[in-house]
Amino acid sequence: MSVIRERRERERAQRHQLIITAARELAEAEGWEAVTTRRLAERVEYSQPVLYSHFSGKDAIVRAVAIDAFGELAAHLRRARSAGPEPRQALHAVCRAYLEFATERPALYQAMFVMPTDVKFAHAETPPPLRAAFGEFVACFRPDNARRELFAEVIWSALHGMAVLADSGRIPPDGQEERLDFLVAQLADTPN
Amino acid sequence: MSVIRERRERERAQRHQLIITAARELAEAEGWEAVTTRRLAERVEYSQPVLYSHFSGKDAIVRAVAIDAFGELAAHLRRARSAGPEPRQALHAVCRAYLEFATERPALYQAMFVMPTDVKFAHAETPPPLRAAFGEFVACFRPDNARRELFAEVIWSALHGMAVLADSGRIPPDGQEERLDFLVAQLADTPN
DNA sequence: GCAGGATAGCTAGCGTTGCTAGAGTTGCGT
DNA sequence: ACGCAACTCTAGCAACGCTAGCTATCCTGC
Repeated sequence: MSVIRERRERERAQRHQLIITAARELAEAEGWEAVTTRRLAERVEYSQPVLYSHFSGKDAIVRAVAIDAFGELAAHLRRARSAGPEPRQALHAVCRAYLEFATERPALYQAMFVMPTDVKFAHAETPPPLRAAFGEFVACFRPDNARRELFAEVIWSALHGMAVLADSGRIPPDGQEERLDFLVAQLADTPN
Repeated sequence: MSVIRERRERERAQRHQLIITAARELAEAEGWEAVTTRRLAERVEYSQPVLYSHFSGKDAIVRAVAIDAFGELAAHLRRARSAGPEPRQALHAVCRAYLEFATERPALYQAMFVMPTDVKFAHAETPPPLRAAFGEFVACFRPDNARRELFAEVIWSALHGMAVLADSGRIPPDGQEERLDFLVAQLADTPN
């Protein structure tokens, strides 16, 4: 009785992940507006209602994709930060890596940072990958800096603004590098 | 023949504006997801298809609301800037006014800056109100500053990031004032 | 003054969306 | 072998943006 149950739960977990990766691939290939429950169901070769036995709705699927992506972003930032040990260079590298992620994976970025979400961000039940990603910004400042979290928030906000305005064509995407240099130059030497 | 035609066109123009203000009011009261073509038609007391005789589609209505709002934002920023004549204070005031606008009129802000748009921003056919709003940021720097446009872009990006991340609950809305102070302190004294 | 034509607005409906109720089938456990 | 429980599918609902096509109205030219 227990062996069979285990196999079933294992298969179910696999299908759960299958749905997430299918949604992700579809979004990355054609954008989130192409991710409909019907197309997604067709892609995983099940009928629509099985999606709802795994997720409460489409929003929950997007959320699952986003949380996966937070882990990747954190890893990407970490790699960039550990490349240059000096704090100034580290900050620059992390910021560049962040913008890279945003432009190279626009669909994932949307799911993480612009689509409506009820994921708690600066909170007790914040998902660990999210914490880790934010922590990479914080880690660019010296631990004795009492306001490093504030700095991280502002830098992150600025990068997010640049990323999303460039993506929607509201600022010219070419100038991104120049803006990045200016931003880091101004924010790197902190008054504390 | 001509008088009647003029009256008709006048009435038509009034209805055109009526649709825009109705869409705006509905969005500000209940959010853009509540602005459906049916509800909007009901509100202006016409049937759905008349909307499409004024606008090519729902997107065009949102765009019209946004362009109206750009004028108001520009005026709001201008008022703030002319309050304190010194460049440092002016920048601070303009930035604070921008965030004010974003938090007090979230629906308008969404239409202007986050909903997909094909309005040209830094372009020849950029709508004048939009130019004016951006110009308020530029005007906070001395005219002989060759990179003032770059500065304005970065500041605007940072403010936009703060506004939108706070609105979606991704950073705590309380710390907005503190972040603003830090941002302006770091960006105000430019290296040129 | 009156027919003819353009125009304006409505009803009705199409295709698509997210989501769900209920039937039907499969397969395990006793 | 049988009954129950879990699972999956078909079919359909309400709401969405948008449009075709009929009807009525009103201006225009004779």
